[in-house]
Amino acid sequence: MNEQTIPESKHFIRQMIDEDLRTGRYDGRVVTRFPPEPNGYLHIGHAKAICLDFGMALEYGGVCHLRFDDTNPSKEEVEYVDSIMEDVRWLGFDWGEHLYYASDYFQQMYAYAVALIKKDKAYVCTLTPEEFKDYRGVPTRPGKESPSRHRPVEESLDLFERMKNGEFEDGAYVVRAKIDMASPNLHMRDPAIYRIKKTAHHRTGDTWCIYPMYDFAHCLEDSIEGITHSLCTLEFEVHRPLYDWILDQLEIYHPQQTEFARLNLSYTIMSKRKLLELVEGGHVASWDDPRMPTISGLRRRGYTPAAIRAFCETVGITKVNSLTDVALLEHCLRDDLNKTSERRMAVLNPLKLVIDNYPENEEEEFEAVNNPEDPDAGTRRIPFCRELYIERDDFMEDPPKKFFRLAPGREVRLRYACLFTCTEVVKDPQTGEVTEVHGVYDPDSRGGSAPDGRKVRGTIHWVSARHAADAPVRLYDRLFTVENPAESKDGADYREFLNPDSLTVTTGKIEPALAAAAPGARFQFERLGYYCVDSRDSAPGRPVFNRTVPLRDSWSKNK
RNA sequence: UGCCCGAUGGUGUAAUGGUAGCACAAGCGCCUCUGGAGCGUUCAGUCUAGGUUCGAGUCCUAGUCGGGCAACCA
Repeated sequence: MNEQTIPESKHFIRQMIDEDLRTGRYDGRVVTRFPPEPNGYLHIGHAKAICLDFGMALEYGGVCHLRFDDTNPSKEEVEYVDSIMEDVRWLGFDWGEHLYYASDYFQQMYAYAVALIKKDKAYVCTLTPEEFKDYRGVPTRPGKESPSRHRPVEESLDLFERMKNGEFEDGAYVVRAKIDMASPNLHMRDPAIYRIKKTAHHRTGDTWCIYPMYDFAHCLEDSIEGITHSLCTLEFEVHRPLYDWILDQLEIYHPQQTEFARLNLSYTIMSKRKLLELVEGGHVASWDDPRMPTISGLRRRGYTPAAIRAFCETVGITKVNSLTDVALLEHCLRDDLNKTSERRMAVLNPLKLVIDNYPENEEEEFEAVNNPEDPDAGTRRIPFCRELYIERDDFMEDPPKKFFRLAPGREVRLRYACLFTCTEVVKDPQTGEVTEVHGVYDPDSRGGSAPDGRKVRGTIHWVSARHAADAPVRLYDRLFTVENPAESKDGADYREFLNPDSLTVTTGKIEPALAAAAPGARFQFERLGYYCVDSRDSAPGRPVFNRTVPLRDSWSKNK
């Protein structure tokens, strides 16, 4: 595997673990967890968390659990469970035998809730959801105590059991922790910890009709599994006092929750809800549409796990809300692809080139290097004949001074083949559009350079018209036209910023070697960019290409 | 208006009381059978005001600005 060497910074989480190891806080153990809720597909933001959770375990000789936080059956599905496991594996991480489900702990959680009630630290509350909200108060005003707050322990115990037995309808009762209705932290104002939900669960079926709330469940999951460092995103910061309170009341093993800033990427949205809307609204084809920031979308687009890992290490871990430039992601991608992708020639906007002094029925092959960055990648042979296709952009009838490509009277190198001089153009009499470029080649320059040592400034790519195959090529661009679609100043909906040109499809002329390319294979099309064979829409011998990312282009930039 | 968190070039980060560094982006140059890659180089930063200290990006106080929190979601 190609692993890039990113200088690892001693971010605050590494420092914390160093310190815990030094003081023997957890007897030298490092146990982390990645705890997704299976209610959607993983995206690049999750990749940051995955790299951190699994990365810290790997780095410190610990283990990282994959745990599905499946405490809300109305939103969760096995389809998501399967995709999450596939994506984590694809990113290169291994949870070994440590695969867990919060739902496996429902019995224990129930027992812990009973224990809390017995300690008079929780009670069954009768308030309706509306009353509940009203009694909670607002940040600047304390809440009011529920009349149920002083319900005798025995009565709460009885009601809780009957809740479990299905005697009540959804919403009739809720179990609440008994903390402090005047707390400045809303989450400490007697939060709900168990609710009635008569919904079948994707794993436990109809066994339960009560389900624990996140705040109650998560700390218990961590505690049960002996997690040492429970890493989560910043929005859970205000939940930490509750996490600590529950474990303290129950007097059980207590991991440390630590928060870091989630990833935001320019020209991208990261909310699962909005990504779902894009799929359901038909703005993209699916969760794995190559324009999606989902792991499955990036995979289909041609991203490599190594590039994503390098990116996650490069952005770092802090507590600062930030918006990372998508150009950094693309840099990490190109950096990896440059070293690992074999080169091929393809012409996406063809213009016919005729070599007038090359015999009509003759053909030959030239040898081309597969990857100049990797000598082990070897070489291949490319057929050549009198008629070729070149890129329309590589010819100008009336070129500006700094244009180094083909023009009337100009000599260029046909990559790996020979030197060629344009002598004439053929135009469509109607439109005036150039339809053919004619010229002569220098037979002594076979292979690419002239024996007299003369230099040419431009080298262009080509394919043999007689040998080339046609292939659909999908050119992807960013999905949104603005840096931060989720936050427009005038409250506009993010959908208003969808890029109408995020996908254009064309038919390319590809060198013969590409016709047999396997689904998922990645190539650099010389002078154009990185492309991969779509894993869904390609058929044997009939590849469909997705543009992963274009090459950097200093010519088009200074135009 | 309450509580919590944060603030270093355009962007993402490092410096843990002792020379503000790296990467991306942008610009320039060299090199090149990819206007790719590589190499070199330039531009550019500690939110404000006080304080502690021989010395503050770092510690303290106040302010400013930004983010988060009022699902029986996670």
